[in-house]
Amino acid sequence: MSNSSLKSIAKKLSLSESTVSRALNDYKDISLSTKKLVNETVVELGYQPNIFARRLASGNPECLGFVIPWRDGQLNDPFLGELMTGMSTALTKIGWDLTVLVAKSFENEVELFKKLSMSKNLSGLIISRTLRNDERFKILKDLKIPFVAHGRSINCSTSSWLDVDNESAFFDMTKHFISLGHRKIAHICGPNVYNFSIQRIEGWKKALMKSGIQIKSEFLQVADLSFDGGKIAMDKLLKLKDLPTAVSCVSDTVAMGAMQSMRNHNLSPGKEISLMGYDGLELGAWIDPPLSTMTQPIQTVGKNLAEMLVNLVDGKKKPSDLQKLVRANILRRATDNSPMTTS
Amino acid sequence: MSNSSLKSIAKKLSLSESTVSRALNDYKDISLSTKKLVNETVVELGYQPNIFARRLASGNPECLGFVIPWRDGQLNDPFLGELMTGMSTALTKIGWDLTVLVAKSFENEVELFKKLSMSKNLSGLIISRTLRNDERFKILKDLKIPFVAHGRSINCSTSSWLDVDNESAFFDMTKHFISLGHRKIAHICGPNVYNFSIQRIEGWKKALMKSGIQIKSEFLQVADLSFDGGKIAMDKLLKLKDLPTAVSCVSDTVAMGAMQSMRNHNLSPGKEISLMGYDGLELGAWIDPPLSTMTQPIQTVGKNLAEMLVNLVDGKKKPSDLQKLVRANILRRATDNSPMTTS
DNA sequence: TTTGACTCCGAAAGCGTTTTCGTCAAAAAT
DNA sequence: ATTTTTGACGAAAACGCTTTCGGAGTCAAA
Repeated sequence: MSNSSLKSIAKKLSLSESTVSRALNDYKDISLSTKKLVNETVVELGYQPNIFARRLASGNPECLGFVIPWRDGQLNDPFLGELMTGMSTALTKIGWDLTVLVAKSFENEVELFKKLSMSKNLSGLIISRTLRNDERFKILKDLKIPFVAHGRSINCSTSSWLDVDNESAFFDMTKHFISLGHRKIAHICGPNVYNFSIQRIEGWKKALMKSGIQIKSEFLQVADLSFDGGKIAMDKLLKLKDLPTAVSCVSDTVAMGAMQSMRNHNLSPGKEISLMGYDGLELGAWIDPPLSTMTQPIQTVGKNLAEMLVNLVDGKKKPSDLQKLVRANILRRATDNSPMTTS
Repeated sequence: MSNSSLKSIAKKLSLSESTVSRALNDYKDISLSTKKLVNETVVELGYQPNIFARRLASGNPECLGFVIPWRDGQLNDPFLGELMTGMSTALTKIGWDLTVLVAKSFENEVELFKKLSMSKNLSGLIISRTLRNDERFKILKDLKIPFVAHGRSINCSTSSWLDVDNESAFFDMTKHFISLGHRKIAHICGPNVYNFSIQRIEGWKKALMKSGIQIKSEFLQVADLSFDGGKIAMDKLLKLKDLPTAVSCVSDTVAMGAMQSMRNHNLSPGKEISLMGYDGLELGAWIDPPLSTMTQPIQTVGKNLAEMLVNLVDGKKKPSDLQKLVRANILRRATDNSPMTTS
């Protein structure tokens, strides 16, 4: 049963434990024939290595940590499950584990990092919710903890990260509005502590410029990344004498707040004013009218994050060689339409 | 730095490693004075035990697994993050870890269990999304894997579980409708493979009976646990000659589908027909009108689940002694009102 | 025949804890 | 004064694996 160890396999095959171990770890000084033998008896006995013994002996924890993005007692990441599913599936494939960590504040998180750097319990870390100027990059580098970030930062050129191409996404979104005939396109952006806020603004701007549309500063409203934030921002937009005909929102949540604001002003989203969110939240399809948005393949992202970190830990790659940009795709539902001719 | 081990502490204090170890583990054959000394040098040197060595030697993985409820390629648990945060905080307090597992199908999950029972990598398991007749209870018991379930099942009397008091919740919800003046109260329930579906129906029924309201079978509609499911169920309800004035929905998602259906029939949720959801999804506040619902303290639930399992693993309690019911609370937003007098 | 290279494997020393058992002095009981 | 008990600690064997090193055997080249 569970009492199958290296020893039992060795005894059964009249080999030494070390040979069996090296056979399993695919050392090149073991003949193919014995490797085959060993592998056969492994399945026969249902052998499962004791990972703690292995990790103790090898010094490799074979275990990745994911820092749950928890801030201000608020946690609103509908993707968390899918992201972690992606990570976990990638890791179980190679026998590694994924353990979760929570940091309730920035200080708490730094403290966590320090502890981790002492107790070498984790091979590496995956962090998310990166800020525009995220100190964690430097801290982790100084502590020599291998990590990959979900999202970029100003000072991430020598680190490993995976991010959505925010600029392209909002470039595409804005272009899409333009192709629908819109000229007056506003953007509700997020707080500029987040790097993606800046990038998304950039995408919006570039699309307008490329089409020769002048950028009006009052068409750019910054909002908290929340329902209320979106509502307030749209309220301001609706106070303008010259209203936009389309609004690109930094997130679905914000877009839903914006829709609320429109309803309060007796405007129908997708009619007088088109709008799009970003994130591809499923619940966007549940409201009336269903919210157009942009999606990214979250699960693949999780898988990639894990694989990148493994490569980093194994020393196969340098951090700066592990940087990846994924693209988001437009998901049309009902709030992106051509402008009303009457306007 | 990180090279502080038991040995370094022992050397510094001229003690043996074993004494230091036992001092740290609070053995009673160590004098208080040396315990104090040891603890002081521990903080001085910033000692962090090597958990792999400890786990290997002690035979206790000190590590709990959480099976991510993944089914049919669908994962829609907005609570996942909060739940896991609760678990993780409870565990880090005692130096244990939380690792996540994903099972993409039932067979996959059973296979996972079997592997786990051989390789003693995990001290125990937390499972969720329990079915009315959930085979996992028996399987895990047979494999002698300690576990606690988030949610009950038919055959869970000898197991450890934590669940919301679904019956009370829907009893309360229905009573609430009644106190608002409603008499014609329908219920959209979930598929009866889920235990909570049955329990929620029960709560609804009992409240009606207690108030002497006759239960009309056409007022009970079963729906898939999805937006579309809710929409379809409400469509059926609206075909009735004698319409209900209130509808209690098995989940917020379903309730939102029901709202969609009402809009399609030119009815305003909370006006002609009141309705309530269940889960306390934040997004329920983002729609128009905001959805009334019921909430539970998810993070506390996560914490409890972890603590229960630890007690189970430590052998301090029997599974049947670890069963806990938590209550859900009404969260009034805008869709629960008194019936219209005209009707 | 010697030398060298190459292939394959075993011996053994770790990895850093825990835990059992034995020891020895001092305190308590006889 | 002798025995028994108690308190406090050290020695040492695990736990199950990895990894380095060396050695035996084979084969071809010198």
